[in-house]
Amino acid sequence: MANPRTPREAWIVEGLRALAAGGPDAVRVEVLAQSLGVTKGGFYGYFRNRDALLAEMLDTWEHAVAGNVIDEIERGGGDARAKLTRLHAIASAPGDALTDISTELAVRDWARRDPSVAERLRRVDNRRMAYMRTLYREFCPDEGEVEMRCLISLSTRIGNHFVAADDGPRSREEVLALTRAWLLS
Amino acid sequence: MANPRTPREAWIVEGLRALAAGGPDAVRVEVLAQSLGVTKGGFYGYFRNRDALLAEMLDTWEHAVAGNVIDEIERGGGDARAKLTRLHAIASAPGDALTDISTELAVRDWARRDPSVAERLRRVDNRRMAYMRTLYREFCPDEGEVEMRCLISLSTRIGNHFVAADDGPRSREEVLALTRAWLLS
DNA sequence: CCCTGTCTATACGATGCCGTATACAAGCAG
DNA sequence: CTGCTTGTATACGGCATCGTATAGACAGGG
Repeated sequence: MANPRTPREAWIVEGLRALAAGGPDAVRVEVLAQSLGVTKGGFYGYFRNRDALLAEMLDTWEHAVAGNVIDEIERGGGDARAKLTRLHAIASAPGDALTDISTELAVRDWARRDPSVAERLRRVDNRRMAYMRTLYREFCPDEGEVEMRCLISLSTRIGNHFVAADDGPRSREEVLALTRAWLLS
Repeated sequence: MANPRTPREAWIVEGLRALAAGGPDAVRVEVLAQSLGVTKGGFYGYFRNRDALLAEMLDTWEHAVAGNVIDEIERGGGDARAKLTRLHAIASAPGDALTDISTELAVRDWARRDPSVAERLRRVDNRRMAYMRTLYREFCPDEGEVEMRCLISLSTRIGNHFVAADDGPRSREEVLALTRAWLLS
């Protein structure tokens, strides 16, 4: 059959969607099947078991977020500040099931509990941090401050979604804009 | 029976421990019972069902983190910078099952998916943000920068635990110290 | 037009968990 | 000691899900 009715990738994407929506425990074979409009009949032709799907989901996610972002930003050219601006813009834009921030947050929480997930996340974060380091270094002479800005960049990207406070005197978006501006000063 | 063998509170504490370790889906009545060395026999004398336990866990958590921290810091006296220093110190110290950062992170992730949890977290965060605002205002004239520092304080507290990157040129603790120092400048 | 490989539907036993029912045990009051 | 209250153990039915087995459906090659 040349046209698989429910290709392997469909299970992975649906799995990542479920992961983003409800965490790893929400990734249930029979639930995914229902979401895809089929039964689980074909699932075990693609994957040995549920854990195999989880592993492939992580592979797919890691691969998707590893290369794309940095390449895309470098392709745009400009100086370090321009690239960081684009980085921040991409960071707050919604993506597909693979690159969505919601998926990333689910992976991060998962990583707190599963060492093998943490290992994958570590590779992703190391790559991002290394790239940000090169950018901040271009206009920030102090090594310590470079590290600080990298950590703040990543932390605010994550923390923003985990902080439930109502907006204070200024809107959240306004405060984030101020922060991004400060990071470039 | 004056001495309940497994008091109501034991179920709640064990539930919060399970929450911190594995998220809300890991809070299973029969698993908690096993951890407590009993069967679930007595559980349903205290709680109508599993959801009732989850609700009381959140009540307990909210109550525990709401009042204690601010009172404790105010009791110590000193100027705004001294209080913020203590706040940062408390934030990075390990706590019991109720006030541990791990529990807080689990609640935050849970809040992304459950509006009633988000509502509770919102109250906690609003209180913290309001308190931090008053402290930062004492030495930071610009309102926008006050908001920025509040958000960065909370974000780094949270983000630090969700970022898996290896230490770069400087250790994580060193970078956090630099950040805390900058927040007070 | 049929054959064959691939995907799918369905049925099944096993497991883990929920919530209820009921009987047992242990301390306290009379 | 007897009886009451309260926590516990155990058994049960129900449900969701896992992973397996097996038969049907459908498209492309002969």
